[in-house]
Amino acid sequence: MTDVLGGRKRSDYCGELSLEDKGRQVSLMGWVQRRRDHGGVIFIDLRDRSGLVQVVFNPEIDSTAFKEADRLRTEYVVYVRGTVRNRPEGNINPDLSTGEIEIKAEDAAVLNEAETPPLQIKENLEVGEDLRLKYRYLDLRRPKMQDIIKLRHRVNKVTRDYLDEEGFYEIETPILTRSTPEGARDYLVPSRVNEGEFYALPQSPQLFKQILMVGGMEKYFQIARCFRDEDLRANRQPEFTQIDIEMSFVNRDHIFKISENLIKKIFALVEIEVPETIPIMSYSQALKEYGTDSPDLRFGMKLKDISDIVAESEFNVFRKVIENGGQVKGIKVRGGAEVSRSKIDEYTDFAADYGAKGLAWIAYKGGDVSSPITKFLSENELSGIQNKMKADEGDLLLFVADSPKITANVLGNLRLKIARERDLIPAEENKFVWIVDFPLLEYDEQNKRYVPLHHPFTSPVKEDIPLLEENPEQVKANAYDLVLNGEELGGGSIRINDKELQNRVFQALGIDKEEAREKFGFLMEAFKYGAPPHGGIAFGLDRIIMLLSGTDSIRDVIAFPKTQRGTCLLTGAPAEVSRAQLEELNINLNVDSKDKN
RNA sequence: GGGGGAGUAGCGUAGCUGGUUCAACGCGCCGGCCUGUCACGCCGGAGAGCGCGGGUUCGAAUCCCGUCUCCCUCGCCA
Repeated sequence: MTDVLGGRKRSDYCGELSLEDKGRQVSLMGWVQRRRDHGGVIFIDLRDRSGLVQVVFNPEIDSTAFKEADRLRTEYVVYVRGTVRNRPEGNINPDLSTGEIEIKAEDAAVLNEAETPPLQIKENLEVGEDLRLKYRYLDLRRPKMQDIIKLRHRVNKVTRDYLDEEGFYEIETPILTRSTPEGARDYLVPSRVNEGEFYALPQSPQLFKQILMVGGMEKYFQIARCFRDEDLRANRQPEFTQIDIEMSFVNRDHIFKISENLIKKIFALVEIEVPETIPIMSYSQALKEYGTDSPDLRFGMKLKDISDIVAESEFNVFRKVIENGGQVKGIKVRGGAEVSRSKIDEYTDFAADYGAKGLAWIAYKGGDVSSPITKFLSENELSGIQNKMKADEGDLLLFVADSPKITANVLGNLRLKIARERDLIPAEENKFVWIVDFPLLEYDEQNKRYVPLHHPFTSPVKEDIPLLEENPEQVKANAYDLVLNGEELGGGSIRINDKELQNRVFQALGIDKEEAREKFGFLMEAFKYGAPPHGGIAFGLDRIIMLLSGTDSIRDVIAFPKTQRGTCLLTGAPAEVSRAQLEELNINLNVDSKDKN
C-alpha cells in the first residue's frame, strides 16, 4: 500500500502561525486560495480550516518548488514545506491574521488537482443559494461556513459536557418508530417484513424519554434528530435537531435551573450573557401585551385593549366585533403620524395576511386628528382612546377589531414589522424570558374538538385539575417555553405520571379509552408500574445556532440542508426507486413517473 | 392549497415600452509579460443565444400561455 502523502507529515495549521514561529521549518497541507504570479516570484495563499498563510516561491530558494508552484491553480490540494519568516519591511498585510509572516517554500507537491470550481471560495460570495447547496462541499470551505459548523460542534460539546457533569445519561431512541396521531404529519417508512405496515420517523423522542423515566434512568438527554413532514420556512427544516432533556423527581424550578445553566454555557461561547435568573411571564400576559407567546421584550409598543371604550360605539365595525366576543386592540407608533397613506395601505395588506379584515388608524398630526374612523367615534370615545393609548402629537395608532386570536396575531406581527422598519429594536440587548401557565388545551375550530397546546402528556397545574371536565379551556398547563428576543429557544412541561389523571386529560381531548389504548397503550401500560414524577424540556438546536451565529436561514447552520420543497440539491433526494424495491415492499404507486426538464 | 419575488457566459448582474447592444459589464478561466504581491498589474483570448415547451409577429431575453426550479410568506408546523 502506498502512502498518499509520500511520507510527508503536516506540522502546523496555516492560520495558527505567527511571528512566534519565525525561523521554524513547517510542513503545511491545504488548498490554494489564490496564486499571484509575478514571473520571477510566485505567491500562494494557502488555506486550511484554520485560515490562510502566504507562501513565497522563489527560484533562488528552490527551483524545483518554484516549478511546482507554476502548476498550481485555485483549489489545488498541496503540500508545502518551508521556513517561517517575517515579511519584508512594508509588506505586512494587516487584513490577514498571519499577515506579519510568510512561508519561504523549500519543497512543494501537488496532492491533488482541482477543476475550476463553479463558485468562488470567498467570504463575500454572491452566489445563488441553489448553487451553494448543489456544491455544498465547496460552500463549506468558506470561512463563514467553517465557523458555523465549528460553533455547532462546540455547542454540542458544551451540552454534552455540562449535562454529563449534572449526571445525565445520553441515550439514543429509535428513528424507526410508530406513528402517533397528534401534532405534525409523519414521515413514513414501509416495513418489508410486515406487509402493509409502516414505521414513522419521530417528530420528537417524547414518548421514549418518558418511558426512560419509568425505566429508572432518572436523567436523560439526547441531541436528537426530529422529523416533521410540514412545509418549510426560513427557520424550518423537515429534519431538525433538538437538545432533548427529561428528568425524574423534579418540579418546574429544577428544569429551569438546569436549562438556565445550559443556556448560559452555550451562549458563553459567543460571549452573550444570560441573567442569573431568567424572568417569568405568564402566557396570558404575553398574549395580551405582545400578541404572541414568544414576545420580543427588547422594545415596547405593547398592545392595548380599547374594547371597553368602544363597546357601545356608533362605529359598527368595533361594536359588532365586541358583541360577538371579539376585541378591539391597538398599538401606538411613536412619531408615526407622518407615514404616507401608501405605507398605511401596506400595513393594511400586511394585517390582511394574518387574517385581519381591516386596519383602523388615527394619526395625531399638526394639532389635529386625522383618521377615517373618527367621524364614527364620540368625543368621549376619542379622548378615552387617546388616554388609554397615551397618544401624543405626532403619534400613529393602529387598531384591529377581531377575535382575540386574530387580533393578537395581527398586532403581534405588525408590532414586529414596524419595530424593525423603524429600527426600534436595540440589537445589542438580549431579553430572555420564561413563558409559563399555557392553557392545557385549545379549541380547534376546524375539527370541532379540543387539542393539546403542547402534547397530551402535559400535566395540568394542580389547582386547575378540578376544572378539567367543566371548564377545560380554563385549565392551565404545567408547561413552559424559554424565549429570547422573540424567538422560542425551547419548551417543555412537567408530565402527567398518574394513570387516572392521564385518562381524564384524554377524555377532555375527546380521546376515548379505546383510542388511547390503541395509540399510546404502551405508555399507559408503562405508567402502571411505578412511573416517577417527571418532566423535561427540548431546545431547538438549529435555531440556537442561528441566533449564536447571527444567520437568518436555518440552511446556513446545517451541513446538508434541504430546499423549500424538501429536496437535497447535492444528492438529488428524494428520488424514484426501482420497481423491484417497490415490489419487495408491496407498494403500488398511483402516480406517473415524473418528467423533469 | 394561497400570495409575492427570481431564473441571461463557470459565477454575479445589465439589457426586458419587441428589430444598428441578439447580447454587454464585473469576477473567474486560458495564454503572454512582470522578483514583493496579497481584490497584484499590464496585454491578448475563449466562453451564453437568454430555465424548459408552445404561441403571437416579417422579426422575441424582450409580448402571451403552459411548465420546471430556487427564495420569502399565509395556512400548516412548536
